[in-house]
Amino acid sequence: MRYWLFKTEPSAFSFEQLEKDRTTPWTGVRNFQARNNMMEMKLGDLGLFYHSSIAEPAAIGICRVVREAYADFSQFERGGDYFDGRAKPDKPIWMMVDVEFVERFARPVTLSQMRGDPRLVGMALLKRGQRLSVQPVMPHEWKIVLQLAEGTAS
DNA sequence: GCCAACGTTGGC
DNA sequence: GCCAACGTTGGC
Repeated sequence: MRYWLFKTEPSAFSFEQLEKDRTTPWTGVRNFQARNNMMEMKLGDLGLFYHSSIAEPAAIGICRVVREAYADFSQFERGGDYFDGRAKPDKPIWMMVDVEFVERFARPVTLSQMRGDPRLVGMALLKRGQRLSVQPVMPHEWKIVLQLAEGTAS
């Protein structure tokens, strides 16, 4: 079982919305590396849910992969924001997974908090210029972030 | 198949 | 709102 990070601007899709909806298709990813990450996901994999482009960017909870990669419907929506004319129903370009709400952190783990933790040096999210909206999280990083969320870390 | 131009992301 | 980083596009 592997760990991931799902990045989203809360103005576009928020963790609050996921909590309400319980599950959602992770539509709209238009980056090959992020897509490839989703294609590696297995049922039951867990993800950090991360809010970006806000005053205090932070991981605020956990979600779980409940459907493995399949064609992102939005690439076929002519006139939609994510339409891609190169894609055909039998030859999709963009893929997505479904994720479900698991839990909200007692305390969000902020970007600056993660940056300030020497054990998280090397985490993809903290790498210079890292903009991937879907990225892998190493097991030890996962554990540390969860500790920070519980407030039990040193 | 190189690479300059361009667009987007996202922290600050 | 700025701008660095970096993926993508398209001319050659």
